[in-house]
Amino acid sequence: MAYTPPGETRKKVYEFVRERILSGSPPTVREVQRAFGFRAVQSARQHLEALVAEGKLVKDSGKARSHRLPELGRVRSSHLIPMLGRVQAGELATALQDPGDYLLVQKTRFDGRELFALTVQGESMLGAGILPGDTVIVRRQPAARPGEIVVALVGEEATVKRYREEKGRVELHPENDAFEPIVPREDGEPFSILGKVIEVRRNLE
Amino acid sequence: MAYTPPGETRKKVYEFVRERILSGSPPTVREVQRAFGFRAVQSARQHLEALVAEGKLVKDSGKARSHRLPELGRVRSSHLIPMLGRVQAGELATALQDPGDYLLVQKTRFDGRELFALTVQGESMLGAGILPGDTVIVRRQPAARPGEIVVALVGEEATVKRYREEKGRVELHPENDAFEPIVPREDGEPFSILGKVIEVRRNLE
DNA sequence: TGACATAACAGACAAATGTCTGTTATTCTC
DNA sequence: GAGAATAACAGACATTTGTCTGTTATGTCA
Repeated sequence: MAYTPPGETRKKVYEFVRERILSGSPPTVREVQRAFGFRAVQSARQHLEALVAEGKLVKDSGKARSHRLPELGRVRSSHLIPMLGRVQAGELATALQDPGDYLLVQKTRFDGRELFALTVQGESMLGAGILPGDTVIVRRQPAARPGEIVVALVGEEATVKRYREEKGRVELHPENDAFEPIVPREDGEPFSILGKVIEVRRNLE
Repeated sequence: MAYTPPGETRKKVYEFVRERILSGSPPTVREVQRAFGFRAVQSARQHLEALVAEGKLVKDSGKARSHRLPELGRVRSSHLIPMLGRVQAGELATALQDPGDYLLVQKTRFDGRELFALTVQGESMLGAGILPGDTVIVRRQPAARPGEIVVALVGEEATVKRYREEKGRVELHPENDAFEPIVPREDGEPFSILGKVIEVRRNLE
């Protein structure tokens, strides 16, 4: 590769490596070499070492494909979480094993295992700014605190509602006057909290 | 490692590898070996090969750390985009240069350079399910089509509104009865479309 | 011009990693 | 108990990948 102005190629190497890391395949030194047409491995290596020295990358010495983005609090670690379609009773475990799609999230406080995503079906949460088609990201937990928005399994389907406790009784409140609160029955109809909604996303493209 | 019932260890190996892939560090064969206490590399390898044969994993033969989840091919194009706070007139270029934070998005159709994120300030878009504090992801473009939600610079501040054209005239409509449509004045008050809102995100933690 | 810094090159070695051949152990079924 | 299927082991080899030493080219600046 011909001589380039100082810093120019370095920046491109950084962008290349960053993209590769974010896309799940950190490159080897020689892959960087090939990507830029360097005739020597060392050329790629110098750039990578410089980037590590600058703090723009971190590396586990000796390991293959071990370049990572430093977790400076801003660029957090990312997880791919399973994205489910309609969830029916009893299917959750299965659906989590073999999801149709994945969603990329950046959450430091949680393990990828605890999170999943769900597409909202009805209009019952319009008042909370949750529209049909929105994607909710859910942290799995068996209980919730009043006021939190949860995903619950009532009867056969998963539903998104606001969790409340009235007179010591659990209630799931919609945020839309056209819907009625759900009061879990005592007659044994399946009822369980799947988790708490920690993020809402809406695509407008 | 002692003999285990057929399929049992296989499942655990799959879960281990899956976690590692999702967290961005696909394991080497020997890392799997160590993780399970196998005394032979081949033990780990047999499980991995079987998982590939079952279609639960895919692998690039000969490459290091090349196990992937099969469904992941398409999902994984992600970008870090600059996240801006309040945007004032003329500041956009500067703010994009030195953003306070970054947001991770997965958009295949766009280059990371064309996107930025913004925190919504007021309640004028409540009706569209956009609440104060929500983050909007914006694709930079100088124009929009009627019906699209845009970020526009009106006077000194950036604002999120729905773009409309009434009688050949541009109007920016809030979705909240308490607010009035904005009609760009002819008197030279700065007005420009910064871009189109392509995604809305809300954190509920 | 000459010292200096950075970029790029050349060729090799060492470590990590993937792959291979063959063997033994455990469980199930007939 | 014999045979089949799966799990686990042993030890090696081949390839990939990281690392090293030294050299040449290009641009900057006093």
